[in-house]
Amino acid sequence: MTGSGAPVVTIAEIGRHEGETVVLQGWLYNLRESGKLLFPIFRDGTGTIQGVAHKAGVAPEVFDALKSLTQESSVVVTGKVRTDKRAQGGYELDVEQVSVVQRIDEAAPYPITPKEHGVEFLMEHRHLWVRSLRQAAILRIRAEIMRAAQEYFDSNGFVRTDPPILTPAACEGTSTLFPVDYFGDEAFLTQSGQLYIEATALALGKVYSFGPTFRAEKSKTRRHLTEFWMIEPEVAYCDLDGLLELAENFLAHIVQSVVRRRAADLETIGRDISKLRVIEAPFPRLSYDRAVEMLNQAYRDGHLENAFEYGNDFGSPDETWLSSQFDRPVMVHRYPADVKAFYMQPDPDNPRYALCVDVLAPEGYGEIIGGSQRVDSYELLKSRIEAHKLPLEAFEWYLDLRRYGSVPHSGFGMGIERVVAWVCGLEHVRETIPFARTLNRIFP
RNA sequence: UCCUCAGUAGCUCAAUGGCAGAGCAUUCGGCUGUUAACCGAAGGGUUGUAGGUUCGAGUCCUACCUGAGGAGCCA
Repeated sequence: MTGSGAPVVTIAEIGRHEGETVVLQGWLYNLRESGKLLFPIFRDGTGTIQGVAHKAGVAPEVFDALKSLTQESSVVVTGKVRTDKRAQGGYELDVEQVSVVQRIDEAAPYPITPKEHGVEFLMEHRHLWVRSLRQAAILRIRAEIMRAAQEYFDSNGFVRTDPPILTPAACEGTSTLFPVDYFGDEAFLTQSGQLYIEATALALGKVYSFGPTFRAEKSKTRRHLTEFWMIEPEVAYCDLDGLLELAENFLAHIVQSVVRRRAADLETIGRDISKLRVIEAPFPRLSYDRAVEMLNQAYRDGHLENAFEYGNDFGSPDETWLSSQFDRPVMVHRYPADVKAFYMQPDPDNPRYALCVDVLAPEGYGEIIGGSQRVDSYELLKSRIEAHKLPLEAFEWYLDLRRYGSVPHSGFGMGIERVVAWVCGLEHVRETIPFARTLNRIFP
């Protein structure tokens, strides 16, 4: 793309080329001018750098080309790297040559200006919004979270086994699935791979799945997407205690990887890194009963509007308040079995409780992980399926896992977008995924 | 599904029931260190849609559409 012989470099690594003439391939982020002095800011996907061009210091055609550049026009720039205290990244580029790849016509300027915009406008232009520094930083952090999550499992003896996305029936219920036509039969988009990876866990020992999941719930909140990514480990011969240890070590590894490898992006989005540095195992553990006591006390103290009724699952305000009481994720375990899924193992000490855990992120971010030890008894699982009025035929293969070499096993699911929202300190999960699918949006 | 709020220039927002406005963006002019640069000028409107009340509606009423926040449900 150059022909000049100067090396093509990225802005992220431009500090290694101080004093050299280099080539950048990117876009014009903004242009300021002051008389015969131009300050074009370039971005290339790895960062931004301010260019400088004096009218007297560059060829007239270079000056004119720069001066007429419009926002987001694509350009290949040749210039000399120089440290400058006045520049934001610490470096500036003295522009020598510029090759305009595509100049955006001012009659139809780039829609997203450096000024503020509303949510609807930005989501309608999400395909362009991702170019903004903040959104790009979030997407890099998301990628690091996904990478670190896989790294943790891959380096701890887990085998990735991906469950199907098209499924023949509901995993847990019937109300929240997207139906699709499967050659004349009704099929559904998966809402969890759990049942399938229970099968692969009994084949391979420690497994995980990672992929998109779908919920047709008409949820309109900052925590919900209809399509989101979930990573789910499942471990044979693992009980609830083992699962809790796995969850806290896993989460701590992810957060510390982001702190270590994406510090610049965290700074770009203004995240308080000190809140992330403390995320180390062990995490506080809280029984459902103890959590209820805390909620009741919070209600008496006026921190919650509604009294909590023992035996219910926690509502959003309850989770928000509980999680805000801790500086690291809190693991709430042993909920009443009645409010939890049919496949959860009852607590041998008190069968009214399920051996399950919800991990609530701090700072009010709510549930990011839900998991449990699974029922391993054939008879109990069968009676549970019947009690929940689920079609037994559809679960015969699942019951086979308890007919043939059943063992205690446990697993959890972690919603990637909620973790990204928490790690980045975002108001809404729609910014945590390149193209969010929400109740009212399936565009672009 | 329910509750609350919003919809005015490309964008972000003003406008007591009485002439439709500003900033940014765009165009033109000025400025040799700007930091969402600044200064001056110009162009830019079916006030979400359909009815209604009124001498007069962006403003009040009804319905609908679209979006946002929350509840429920969940990761």
